[in-house]
Amino acid sequence: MTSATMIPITDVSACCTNVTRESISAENAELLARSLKALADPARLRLISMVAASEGAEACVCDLTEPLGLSQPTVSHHLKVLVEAGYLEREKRGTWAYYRLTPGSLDAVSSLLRTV
Amino acid sequence: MTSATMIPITDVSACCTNVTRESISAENAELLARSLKALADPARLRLISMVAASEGAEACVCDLTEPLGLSQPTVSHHLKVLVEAGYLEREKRGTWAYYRLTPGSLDAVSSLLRTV
DNA sequence: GGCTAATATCGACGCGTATCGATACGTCGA
DNA sequence: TCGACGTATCGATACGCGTCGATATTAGCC
Repeated sequence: MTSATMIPITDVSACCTNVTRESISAENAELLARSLKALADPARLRLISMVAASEGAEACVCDLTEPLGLSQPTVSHHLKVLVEAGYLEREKRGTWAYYRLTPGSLDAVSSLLRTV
Repeated sequence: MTSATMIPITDVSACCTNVTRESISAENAELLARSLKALADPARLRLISMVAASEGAEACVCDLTEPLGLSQPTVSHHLKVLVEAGYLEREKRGTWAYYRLTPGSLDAVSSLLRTV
């Protein structure tokens, strides 16, 4: 999955109402599916959850690798997917890379699925 | 994906609060990821959308195959995945199989992602 | 009973991707 | 400048899954 084909969730929600209001187009279905695919992985859900629950609402890779039980390259890969999908923001401070939840990103995809 | 490993979204939401409230367990992450995987496909998102937008909020396979542009076996496969995940309900009337949105299923997964 | 039509299942193929070890890159301290 | 450490990238592997054609199954009809 290249960065060119990955559209942040905020771009998806900018163009369309929720799924059940009217039949969505093939293009919007493709965009929303991409955003959901980025979420639909247990390791990535735990990463989002761990980052959000961290002190200061941010965490570096070194904090996440051991409790997740996956190798450092794998954790870096998942974090990159989440950043490209727009769920996380990355900030490099010195040697460490800190990840933070992008405000509103989860709410954006959530509102696209809500029927009420 | 067997039916034994597929847990309806309502079972997932029964046990846990939303993702950002606290660090979720590996088991719950697995369950939620499974539910999201069922949604994270453009064909299945369009099927849900088309069923919801149909007259009487239900549709049979014959109504869905042509506008979706996929073969009948493929459409049947996607509908089965959505039924096993708890998003759709199936009712057989004569030769036809009618699909309907499971009330509350999309709202359940939506509320698990909401942060506010 | 036998034909037709709607749907489901099966088997196979190809692509995407989760994972890892090895390695490259960047930054800090001595 | 050099070594150590945190992180990202690369290459390889294995598995999951979306798709289709062929076929089985079921229901209605003559």
